[in-house]
Amino acid sequence: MNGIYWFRKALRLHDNPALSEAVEKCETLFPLFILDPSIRSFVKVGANRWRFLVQSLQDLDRSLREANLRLIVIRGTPKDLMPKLIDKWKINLIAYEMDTEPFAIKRDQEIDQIANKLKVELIKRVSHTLYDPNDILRNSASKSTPFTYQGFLTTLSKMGSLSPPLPVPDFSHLHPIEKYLKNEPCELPTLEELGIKESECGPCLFPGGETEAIKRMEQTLSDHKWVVSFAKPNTSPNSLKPSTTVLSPYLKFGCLSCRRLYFKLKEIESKSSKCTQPPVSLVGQLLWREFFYANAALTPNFDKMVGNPICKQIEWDKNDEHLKAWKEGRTGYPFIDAIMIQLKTEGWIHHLARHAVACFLTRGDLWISWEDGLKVFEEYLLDADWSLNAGNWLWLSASAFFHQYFRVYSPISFGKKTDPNGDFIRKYIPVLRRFPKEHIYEPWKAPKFVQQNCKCLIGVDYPKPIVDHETVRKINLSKMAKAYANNKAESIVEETGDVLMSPKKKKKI
DNA sequence: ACATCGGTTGGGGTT
DNA sequence: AAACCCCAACCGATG
Repeated sequence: MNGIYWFRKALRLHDNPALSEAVEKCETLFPLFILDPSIRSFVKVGANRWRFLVQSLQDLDRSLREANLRLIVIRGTPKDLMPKLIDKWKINLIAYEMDTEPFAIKRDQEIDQIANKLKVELIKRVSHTLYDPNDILRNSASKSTPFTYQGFLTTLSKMGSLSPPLPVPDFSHLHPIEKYLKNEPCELPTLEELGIKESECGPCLFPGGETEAIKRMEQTLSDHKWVVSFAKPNTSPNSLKPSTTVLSPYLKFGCLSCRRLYFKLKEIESKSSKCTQPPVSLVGQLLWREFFYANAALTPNFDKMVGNPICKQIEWDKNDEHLKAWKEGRTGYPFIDAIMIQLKTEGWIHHLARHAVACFLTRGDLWISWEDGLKVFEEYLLDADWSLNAGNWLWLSASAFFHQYFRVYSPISFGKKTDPNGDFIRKYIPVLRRFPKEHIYEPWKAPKFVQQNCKCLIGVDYPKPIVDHETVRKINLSKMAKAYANNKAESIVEETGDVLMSPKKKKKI
């Protein structure tokens, strides 16, 4: 049998069920990656993430070559290419990992149709997440995906245990494929080909690839005490070295199997008499990922406000200047700006740092739509994962999942708890580095002579705050209360089909 | 006696 | 000081 394993995510050989099954069934296997130019119309990918992808493909190719295979990278759209490749390589099997993102579902449906028409067997397996979202739906008591983490855990507890991760398959029986690849341009992409200049990329702190992923996992989890006492809320959003694992980019591209990580964590936990628990533990972090994936897969228009049934409808402002200032780290709030500069240059920021800047952009300060923030994260984050990105923006903007909108992060005091000296700010905004710690979070309040001594005049060398936090916070809280009231009224009209309400419901409003 | 329902209540929610 | 919503647990009414 001649098969294609189609790499999209799951850029790995370990614990890749669809790949393993294809290897077992085939005599000849073509490891394929399709570089689809139309991807740019779905998602904006910044230089750092392109680099991560290129590195991941290089690593995959290296590993495949050790097994006398190679990665075949072909340019074009899947639906145009597949029929030609099926014919050229005499393919009778296509295997790939299931993907729940809307654009991927559409893409894969087209391939499935082609395969069915040409009598090509399909192998499709869930391995980007621990659970199949549809299984979660089936096991949920409420007939919908659980909207709370605790409810989600309850559903999982009814679902039986996971099977352990698979090893790298044995490729030794496969025939060589080089002879099929004559006159076929199928080399790995370079940054130049993708239109990226090396100078656009920041320092490469997190190189892509399966090898690097496993190495990072082993290193990060080698301190078992740290693993079993991990509590997310106690980690620091503004430490100079990441206070969490930074495995997220590897999970996003599937360089690391979430199941392999899960079992590794469980193994470490089993050796300890007491360990932290979900939601704050490391296993808990993986389950947050599952939580958002399930909700994203089962909610229409999950990455939008309009047409999204779980999303509060809120009249956000359009303000391109403020949005640009936020994106470029020029809000005048050093804590916010430092985080945004770290995001742009390095491609990773701590989860709580994401909270702070997301709250600032939306309900906290700027009152700009979370959809605009989502796009910026999508561009800059190495770990930008459609479901998780949208889920977290819904959460932070208090549009879904989270509703205590009166809890607003202070762009001044939040960072002080874990970095009273402001070293994080000094690192990412060098122009502020001379300010004493008393002024570094609010440099505009420093007397003129202090600013002069620090060689940084606020309003000249570093911007004044674009909004006054205390003022806009109060205004936004009342806007939020109004928006919530409107949404409640809307939902009652929907339920009853009438504007007349029962007295009891009326009283509640 | 039992199951099912509609509605209320209170505890809790990754800072 | 409380604000928000979700949901499990509880309650009484009903068949």
